[in-house]
Amino acid sequence: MLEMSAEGHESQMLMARAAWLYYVAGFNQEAAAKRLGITRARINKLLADARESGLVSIQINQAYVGLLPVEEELRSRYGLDFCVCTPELGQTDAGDQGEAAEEFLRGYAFRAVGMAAAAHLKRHLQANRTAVIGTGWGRTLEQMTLNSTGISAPDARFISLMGSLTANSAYNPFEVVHALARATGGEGHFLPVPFIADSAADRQVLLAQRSVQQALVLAREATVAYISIGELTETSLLRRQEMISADQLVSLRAAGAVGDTNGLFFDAAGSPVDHELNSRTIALGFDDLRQTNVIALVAGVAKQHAADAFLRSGVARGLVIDGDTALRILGK
Amino acid sequence: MLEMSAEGHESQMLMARAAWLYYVAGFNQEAAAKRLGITRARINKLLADARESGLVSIQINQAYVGLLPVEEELRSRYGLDFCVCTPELGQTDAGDQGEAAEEFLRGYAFRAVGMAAAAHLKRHLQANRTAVIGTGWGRTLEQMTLNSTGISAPDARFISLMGSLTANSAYNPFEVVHALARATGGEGHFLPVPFIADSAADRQVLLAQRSVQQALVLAREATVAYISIGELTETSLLRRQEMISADQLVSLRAAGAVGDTNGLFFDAAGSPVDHELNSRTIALGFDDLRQTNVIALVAGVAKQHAADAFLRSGVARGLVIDGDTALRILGK
DNA sequence: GTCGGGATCTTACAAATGTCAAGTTTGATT
DNA sequence: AATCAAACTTGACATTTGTAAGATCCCGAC
Repeated sequence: MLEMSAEGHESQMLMARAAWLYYVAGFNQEAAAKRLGITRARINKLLADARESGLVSIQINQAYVGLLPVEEELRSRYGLDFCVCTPELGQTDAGDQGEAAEEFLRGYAFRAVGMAAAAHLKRHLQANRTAVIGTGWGRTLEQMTLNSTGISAPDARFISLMGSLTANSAYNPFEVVHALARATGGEGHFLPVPFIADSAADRQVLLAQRSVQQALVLAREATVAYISIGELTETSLLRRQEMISADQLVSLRAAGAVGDTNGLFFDAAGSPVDHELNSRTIALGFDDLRQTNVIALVAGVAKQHAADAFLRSGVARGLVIDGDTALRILGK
Repeated sequence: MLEMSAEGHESQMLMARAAWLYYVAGFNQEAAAKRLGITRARINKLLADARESGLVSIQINQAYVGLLPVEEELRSRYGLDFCVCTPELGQTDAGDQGEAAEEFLRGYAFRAVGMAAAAHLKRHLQANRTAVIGTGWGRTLEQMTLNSTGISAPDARFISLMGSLTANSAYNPFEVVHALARATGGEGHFLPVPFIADSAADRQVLLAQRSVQQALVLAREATVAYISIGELTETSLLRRQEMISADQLVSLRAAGAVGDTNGLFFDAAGSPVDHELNSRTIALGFDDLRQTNVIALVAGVAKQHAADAFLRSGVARGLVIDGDTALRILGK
């Protein structure tokens, strides 16, 4: 049930050996296959899996590939300490307007922002051996974990700022913290409760648990917190995961909500909306976040309005965003 | 004259952008070419250059791919603190006995050992922020520098343990130290004198220089030293670089020499031979090295006997070696 | 101005890689 | 022992990548 990562050292080892032969020794896939006594097709898949799972990571050592002027404009507009902006792609090709291009851009954005966030995390950990890292959830955070391999930080602690999903996806807060802790050698801590309680009363009960209180104390001590912004549409991750129903989405929008972060819904001015869901979410609230060094991660043009709204709240001190969304926010 | 690295930010930037589009954004070379307005052939070359120059580095995050039993045997045989052994390739393919296979293995060995050494360096720097790293020269060290990108160590110092070549190759001690310093953000220091002085008397004059003395003081403080072993044949790097003449090679062998490290020639027992060249070499001597945490780097089966001899000297405390050479040393 | 020389482009082709459908093995389940 | 599903192999194919040869272009040296 714990998926891929736990499924066995066997294939881990094979992936590593294949990757070694291919990337280090310079074998081609056919030679590597012969060497390991398996088929080329399998080598091919192993290599793909190895990259996907972050076992082999490719890093570009370059001071700058981002969009300096755009970063500066966003920084000053929202009063941020810093802003990192990945390169923009614009339309990928003349022909394809639709689905495919959208989907492609989306995937690119997660990876790009995740990678940039991982670089930021790396710097933070190097400057601060005993850092306490707060994290959110989502595909951007997942990508961040995949690009955090090779960072060593045995004295760091990672703490989820929110409860867990029920489904065990790779972008579950639990998995995010776990992956980061494993990658860096640090400690992982969780909020051992659901993301959204069944009622406000239940929330109180859950919050009162001693283990939850302990986790929240640690969460408030975070030296940096990486949280991602969610949009509020039928195609958003919250909906796909069925964390909220279609009806709830409608009522949230009616209450003025335009997006969420860690399950807290906010309006166009970045203020939490008055909606019963907000009284059931278990996560560090805006007031706590304001005391924290919050880095907002924004990936994908669908989040344009939600990101703009959240940034207006003044909660974020830093921003990592993909170029395309950044340009749209600035109306360019 | 200063080659590639200095030739311009122009192509650096282009390489980085191409690498970004290809590796991060997931464009294929054709799409990336269109995006940057250049031909696919150029993208292809840019990407190859980017990998070659270490601008993009590929890392495999795996605890172990080496040869545990072989490492243990080498470790105990030579009384080492540790031994790392890269995977062996054996004969690459049934058909090709000759040149091509040899050459291939050779290139593989440099890369593999360089990469493993870089990993060791990384660990050392993480455990020891103010480390002083002594280095030798050669193709293995060059590969080590290429795989050291992305390590941050602003308080570390790198010091060459020997004088410079006259030609400015990428494996010149000067270049090795420079590359490491640049990659990690640390300080680079050199012995600003030739590798081999024209006479023993000249050597004394050069050694007496204040700047040389200062450098040697630092070199003796090294917390770890990475030096590579050279074989003593017509095809060795020393000969190819014309650091020694064919006649000198013959007389060295006559004096019992089987290899060198940093230009110091030793016999089958690992003791420095009595030869005039050894009185002209400017490098940290065996006595100083014995006070230092010396890691020997051995890449390539040609170095089998030289490596065995050097290890007998007891100067080395650690060993990084490619699997094929390791197996031959053990007679397997 | 003009004469190299090097880098880039164009074009074409060879090699390597990614992918798929269909058959086979393997091992767990019943 | 029979059955099933997952993982793997086989063989074939489409796409992508690597590379070479000649044509051009650009730039500095003379």
